[in-house]
Amino acid sequence: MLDMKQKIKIFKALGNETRFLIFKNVFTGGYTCSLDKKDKNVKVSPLATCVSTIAEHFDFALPTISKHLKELREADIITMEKKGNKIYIEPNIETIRELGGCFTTLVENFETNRELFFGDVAVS
Amino acid sequence: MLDMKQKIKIFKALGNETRFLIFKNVFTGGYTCSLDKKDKNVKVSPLATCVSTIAEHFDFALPTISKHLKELREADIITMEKKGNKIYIEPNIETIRELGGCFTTLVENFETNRELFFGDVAVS
DNA sequence: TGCCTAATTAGGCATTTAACTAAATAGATT
DNA sequence: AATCTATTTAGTTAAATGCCTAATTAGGCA
Repeated sequence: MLDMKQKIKIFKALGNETRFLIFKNVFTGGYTCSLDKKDKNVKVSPLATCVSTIAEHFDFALPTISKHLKELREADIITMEKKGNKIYIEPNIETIRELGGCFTTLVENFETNRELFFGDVAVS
Repeated sequence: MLDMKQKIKIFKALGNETRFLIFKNVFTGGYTCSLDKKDKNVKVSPLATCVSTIAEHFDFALPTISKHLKELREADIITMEKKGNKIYIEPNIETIRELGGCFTTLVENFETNRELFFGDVAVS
């Protein structure tokens, strides 16, 4: 279960446009590392991207992207795995699923409490 | 539907411990305005709280809490309705429900895409 | 060994944020 | 009208954030 500190970290991480877009890129950016595509000898991983590939999509310097990725990783919503001198990045589905579940539970509990209090369904 | 700017606003709003706790308080704090409890002539609303009631639970000055509430309202995750000289505050369930749905959809789409790509279920 | 490549760390700078106190606004009450 | 209550606005300050460039680390490869 995600504790409060962890949730706040996730919200903070996603509450910045650049990081939100990086996260989106990791999630939906095709899951390929352009460095691997350039190198015919390397089998392309369809699941992972890497730091400089992500940076290609943004107008910020590489260290800036690197720092943002670190924050997303510390929030545990992406994973970064080093293979050779590259770092392969994937979304952390489990954390996202949990977070979605938290919101769903929150809404359900609210409605249940409301029902218990009023003895009928929620009114607008 | 929540657009990107709106989602980022929500994450930013909840990505601060004080605002997160205020939000929690609005959601689960008993839904009562202590000012109404003190005044025998006023019927207690079991659903709403107000700015100074929330401020009672924190060690920050009232204007600080007021400013945080404004940010939560601008993120559309709480509502603030003026009645007399008080402002009644409630969680905005609809926005929270939508946000939860976004995460759920994100996870589902990811898994569907993965399945389409690999022709079978997700692997770890 | 020496040079690429990929990524992080360090240090600096401008902007934003989060807090405060004091003052202003708006609605109630006397 | 004068005052009290609830809240916001204004202005200040310290700390955090987000960006940059330059330097460093770490892993291949000639």
